[in-house]
Amino acid sequence: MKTGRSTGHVRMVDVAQRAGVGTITVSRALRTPGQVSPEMRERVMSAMQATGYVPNLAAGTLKSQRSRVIAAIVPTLRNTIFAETVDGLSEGLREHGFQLLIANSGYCLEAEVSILRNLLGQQPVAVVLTGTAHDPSVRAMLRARGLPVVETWDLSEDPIDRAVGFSNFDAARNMTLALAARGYQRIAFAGAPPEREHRGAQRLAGYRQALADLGRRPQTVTLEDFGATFASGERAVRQLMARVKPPDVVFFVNDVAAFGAAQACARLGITIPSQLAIAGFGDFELARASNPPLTTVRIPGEYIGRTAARLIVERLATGSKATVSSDRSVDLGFEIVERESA
Amino acid sequence: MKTGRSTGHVRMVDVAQRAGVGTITVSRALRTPGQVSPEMRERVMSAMQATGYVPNLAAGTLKSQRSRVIAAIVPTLRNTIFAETVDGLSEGLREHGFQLLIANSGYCLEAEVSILRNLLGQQPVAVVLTGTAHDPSVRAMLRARGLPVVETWDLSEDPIDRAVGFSNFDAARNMTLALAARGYQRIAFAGAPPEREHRGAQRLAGYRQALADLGRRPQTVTLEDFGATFASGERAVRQLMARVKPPDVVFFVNDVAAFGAAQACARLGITIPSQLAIAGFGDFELARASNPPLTTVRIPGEYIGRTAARLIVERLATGSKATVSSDRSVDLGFEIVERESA
DNA sequence: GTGAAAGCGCTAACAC
DNA sequence: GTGTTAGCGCTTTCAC
Repeated sequence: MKTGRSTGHVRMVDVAQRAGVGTITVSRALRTPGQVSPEMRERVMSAMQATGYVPNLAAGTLKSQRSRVIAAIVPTLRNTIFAETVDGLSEGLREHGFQLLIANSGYCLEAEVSILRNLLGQQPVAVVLTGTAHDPSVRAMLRARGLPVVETWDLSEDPIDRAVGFSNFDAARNMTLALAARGYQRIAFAGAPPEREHRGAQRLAGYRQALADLGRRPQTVTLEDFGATFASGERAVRQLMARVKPPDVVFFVNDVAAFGAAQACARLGITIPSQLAIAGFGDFELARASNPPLTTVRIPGEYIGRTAARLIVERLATGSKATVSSDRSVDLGFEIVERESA
Repeated sequence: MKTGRSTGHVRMVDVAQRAGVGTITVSRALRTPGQVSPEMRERVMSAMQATGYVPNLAAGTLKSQRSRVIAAIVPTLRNTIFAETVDGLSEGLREHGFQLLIANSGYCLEAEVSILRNLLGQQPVAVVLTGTAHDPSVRAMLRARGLPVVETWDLSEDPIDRAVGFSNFDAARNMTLALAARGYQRIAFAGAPPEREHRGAQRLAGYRQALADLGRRPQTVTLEDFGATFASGERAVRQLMARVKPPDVVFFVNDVAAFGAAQACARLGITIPSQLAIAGFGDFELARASNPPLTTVRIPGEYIGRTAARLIVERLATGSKATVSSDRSVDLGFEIVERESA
């Protein structure tokens, strides 16, 4: 079926010749079918079918200076934390014919810079980032381009363009206060060191603030390589329970670790919540499946992705610039979910 | 810093002028630095720095007919099943300067066709698919292009190009025989209907074969909307235990459902493995975290991704065509992991 | 509603 | 080791 001479591929000219029309008609039949008469469209379509034509988007992007690609950077694809958000984003964009270009930064802000530069080379029409903490050059590059940008999973006083998320600080503070209200005396927090992970750091700060409000002393475990893994939760539990005055509840920076901690407790013969209560963060499916089900903070992960998609699609459709400050950071909120684990 | 006239972006010419060289020198400084003298390279680099130049990959791709993009289609990003594979792939490719373009098909073979067409438009230099069951047009499109293609998570007698995975049939058959060897009499299988999911169907077939070898009657639950979710596992357990002759062990088509089943058993007061034993498939972190830990089939998820990356990088480096048939399908094997749940 | 010509920004091919 | 020229395949612009 190949008729192309130069590169061996079917080109738009080949389809046009076969249909007996100009290339522009083929182009329009694909992109703006309304501008082409039904019979023409029919001829073009069958010519495309017969030749197995696949448009070269690189050429279209080059000429029009507008791709259908949206670039997204997430810290990791390894666990489910950002999966819902990516999924919501992917769905919301696909519905409008956009293709997601995903890269993972491994929670490394320096890596994010070079990854972004690489992604920008693909001429995306918008960029989605995770979090609001970025290297200064990220902001500079994106602002210079004037692309729609959505930062997710956090709020910001001064987003690069738009932000969609919730207050990690408030969420952690509220959970801590809720635990205190439930009567827990020694409330511990487990996570990574604050410099390692920005959102985790904000949660830690929220926890500290709550304890300060209550006039209590914080009690934290920060493991250098703490991550969203079951093993992290188990190690944290072991450390805490070995202390002279172990806590009566541990607030984990994420559900995965909290779940790992709960399973470890079951194995160690520690009863939840009577001997040690556990709270998590995220309200992943794991939280409900845990025995006992985990008290946690519900985050609208998929909704964040869907909203990011909506903001982008709107911006691209209207071509509108950033709106007033109050609208630039969209707070989707959170919810304290009290279950049996705490 | 913008000096571009036509589109408002910094172009290679702008960098070249600033550095006082020709555009080709800038191009070479970026792509083949060895061909440019150190002093020239230095001047070019600082000009790029000063202007904030980001190469337009669409132009390069168009001219050279070779991008640095590799397209991958996975069924879902929602759970961790394919996360390790994607991660291994992503790592293995990034090391060689390739960018992964990921799309999800939602386990739908028809959707895969249009998604692939879309992805091919981005001019990827290779394609990674999940599974070996595809719409005929997928094979046709990819063969016509002559791109390196790797099908993952399964083996194939006749892959489109290369396949990297393991025998889902053998894995399920071996696990079933292992359960029989452990003394279980009524071995049930839980999954989706065979027409819904190809790899699951092969596992079901392997299970059936094993029971046929043993001269026993199979006992299956196939839920229409069975998926890699905790809820699917719970529903399967409820259905099975309501039967007149409930099984003494259930082999789940994946660890996520098996785990959900185990948690449901704990809630329902069903003791594992004495009242009901449970086996899974995948050996995800969940399997180890479960109480009791799950007997399962270990799949080298990340290694599949790494191997796929290696095959692609090699193919692209050497430009070699498909090798002899025996090498086209790489069997990474599996391992029956016997833990306390069965 | 349809077509012809021009050119997006880069790199391959060929000079020097 | 560096520059010049041409053109990748599409879409924009302007005619009709």
